[in-house]
Amino acid sequence: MSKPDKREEIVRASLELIAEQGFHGAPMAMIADRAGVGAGTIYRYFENKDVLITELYRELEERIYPAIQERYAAEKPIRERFLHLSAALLQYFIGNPLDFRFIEQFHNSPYGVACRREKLLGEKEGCDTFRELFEDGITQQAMKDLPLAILFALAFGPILAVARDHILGFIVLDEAMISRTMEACWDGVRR
Amino acid sequence: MSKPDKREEIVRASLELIAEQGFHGAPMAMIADRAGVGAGTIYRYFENKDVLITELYRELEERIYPAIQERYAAEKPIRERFLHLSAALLQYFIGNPLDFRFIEQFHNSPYGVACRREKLLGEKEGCDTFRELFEDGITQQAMKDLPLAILFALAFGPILAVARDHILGFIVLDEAMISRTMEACWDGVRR
DNA sequence: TAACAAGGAATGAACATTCATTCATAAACA
DNA sequence: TGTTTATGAATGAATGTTCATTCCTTGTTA
Repeated sequence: MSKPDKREEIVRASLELIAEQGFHGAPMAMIADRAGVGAGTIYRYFENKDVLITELYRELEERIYPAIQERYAAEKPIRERFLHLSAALLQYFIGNPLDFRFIEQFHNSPYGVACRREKLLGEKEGCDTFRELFEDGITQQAMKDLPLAILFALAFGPILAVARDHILGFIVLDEAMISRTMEACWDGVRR
Repeated sequence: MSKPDKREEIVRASLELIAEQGFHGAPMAMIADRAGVGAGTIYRYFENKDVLITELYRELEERIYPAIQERYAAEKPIRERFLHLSAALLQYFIGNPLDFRFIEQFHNSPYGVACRREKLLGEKEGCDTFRELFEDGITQQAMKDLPLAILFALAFGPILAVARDHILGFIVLDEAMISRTMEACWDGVRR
């Protein structure tokens, strides 16, 4: 196994274990086992468990941003842009349940809160496509004139909730249902 | 301190610590300390930590159900009932941030997933007021004809998201903003 | 004083992290 | 080219820490 291969294996194993079992069902020894490396090897690539987890989150973000922006046209009407982005995000989560489960865990942990705080304080770059969309939406009077954080909540709240229910097997979302659900979200944010 | 007093203190201390620090920032010894009892005493009242946590969740549910049903009139129009219930829930969370933080932690843990599964499979009683409201809403064609789980997501997703943001200090929700936010949720579920 | 409740030190399991050692590969040399 | 030496990545047993739980001692109550 080549050098970058090992790092990749460690990241993959961490994602799997944490997504499936939570942070506490993923001891370093188990991660090492599943990655097919020695326990100490992880520490050649990551200073400690916190760094490993934070890094994993960073990598997931970088996979998601391009995925949802594919075929996105910033010059289309607000409604169309909203439906495109939000459906793409939901599709991504459904197609990558491990990513989703990990991100959820992360957001609900002290890591995630700190991370969110940094983003809101503007100390950190995020995915600005949604922010731009909402700002445009308000300016063009296509969306309700509510604080950005509330528009985010109206849009992402339901997306995360249905993604979770689908992945846990509580509901089945086909293409049509996703579309109807995102239309309903649009009704929530639109003026 | 009388017998039931001690139990209460243990529950209160657990709620505080878990809400503030998460499950892993709340070791039994620390709970005992904050409750002003010996570590062993906890085990006189709760078989183990899992039982303590599950019991705490049960007690919170029992506090919340009556709180949101106060002054609720099942004979009013769907829209009014929806706005009443959802605003009451959000108000409760904002007024009881520890309860909210604990419940969030709980839902995002293996406990919570198991609990949710039981409820959906109907093996467990929950708060049926929302369910009835949504069923009425669909029947009366006041709400979109979507699966119940999706209506739940459209309503609760944003509520939980804004409650979290408020409690973490990312936004400030006054009475008027709560009302506007719940109106937006209603736009999401209404036909 | 008998029976029960409370306390908290002791226990052992689980865990993250370290570090002395191994081993494959690459550089140096003859 | 064949042999020796150096390098540093990889390993996993050992370490120290944290924690839930137990259990013996002490206090309280009836």
